[in-house]
Amino acid sequence: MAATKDPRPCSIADTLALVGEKYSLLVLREVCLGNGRFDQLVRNIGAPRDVLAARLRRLVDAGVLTRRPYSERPQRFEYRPTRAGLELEPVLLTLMAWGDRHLRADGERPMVLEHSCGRALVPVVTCGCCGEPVRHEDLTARPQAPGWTVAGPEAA
Amino acid sequence: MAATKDPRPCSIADTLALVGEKYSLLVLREVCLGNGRFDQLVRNIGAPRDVLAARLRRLVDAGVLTRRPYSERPQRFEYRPTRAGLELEPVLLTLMAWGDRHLRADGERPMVLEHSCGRALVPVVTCGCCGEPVRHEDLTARPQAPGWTVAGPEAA
DNA sequence: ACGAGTGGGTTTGTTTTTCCAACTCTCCAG
DNA sequence: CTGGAGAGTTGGAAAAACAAACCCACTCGT
Repeated sequence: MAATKDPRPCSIADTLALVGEKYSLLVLREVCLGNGRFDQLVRNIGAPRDVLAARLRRLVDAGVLTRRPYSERPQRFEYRPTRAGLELEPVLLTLMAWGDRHLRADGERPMVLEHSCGRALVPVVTCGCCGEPVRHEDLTARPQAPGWTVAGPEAA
Repeated sequence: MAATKDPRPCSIADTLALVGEKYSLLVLREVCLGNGRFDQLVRNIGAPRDVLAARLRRLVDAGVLTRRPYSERPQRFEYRPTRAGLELEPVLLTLMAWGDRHLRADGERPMVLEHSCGRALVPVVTCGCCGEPVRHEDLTARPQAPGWTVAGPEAA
């Protein structure tokens, strides 16, 4: 009886519903860099102030950011990532790596992340279990939701 | 002389400008699963047909997808990821992992990816150089663009 | 004491997008 | 020759995004 017109249940979709709106991940980039003040965010991201205010509210509500005063009198606030927010950093790293690889054949990267090992970070997604780099052809999708196959909703 | 009101130059922003619009990454999810037909995409993603058509055009133009006939007479097309498109899979994996962890305390995941090693995939982002898992505190940002520091545009 | 400046937003009015349903066009099958 | 698929396109209403101006509390220079 499940409405057959619902889209595929999926954590990618659910995550994007929270942080996939325009600017949200850029906000996360800035707060991860330590730039949590409103005017800094406006300048560094280039978002309209009202849209940014809406995003910040949403991200705070979602538990990805916190809003804390860094000065009483005058009251001034700063946004910082929560634990959950920091755990979105892998998403930022993989996005950045893709852009560096595919959008800049010239190799002129706007930012380099230096890892504690001393080299420029090249993020590699590996299997937490066997440690091997994950390749597309090594993955098999197993839908768990009733009524769904890889291809789509089960034929009636 | 660079206009001081431009946002931070950044590969995350550039990548999101290509694939960050609503539904784009879900399209990529479906084509990576092998579901490349228009009506399948509409059903599995839940996107309006016109918006989906616009996204597909953009992704094909960007070189992330290809549109190829899978039948002449009647002409029918299918979208598939290019090499570049497949290389966005790490973004999907990290998004999915975050959603599974933070949006479902109940542990009921809508989909499990089985790795060739035989276990359910838990993606871990590691340093391609030293192989260690990447933690936030192990990273140092080094902006390369002239006029930009981590905090923002250089004070005049 | 006064005016200017800063930080963190909100308001207002206009442009873009999104959304949804309906429609088109080509072919195939009964 | 009627009835579907499949792959979109079209038209109009509703929702977001955008830009600029505005607001408020406070501080600083004079």
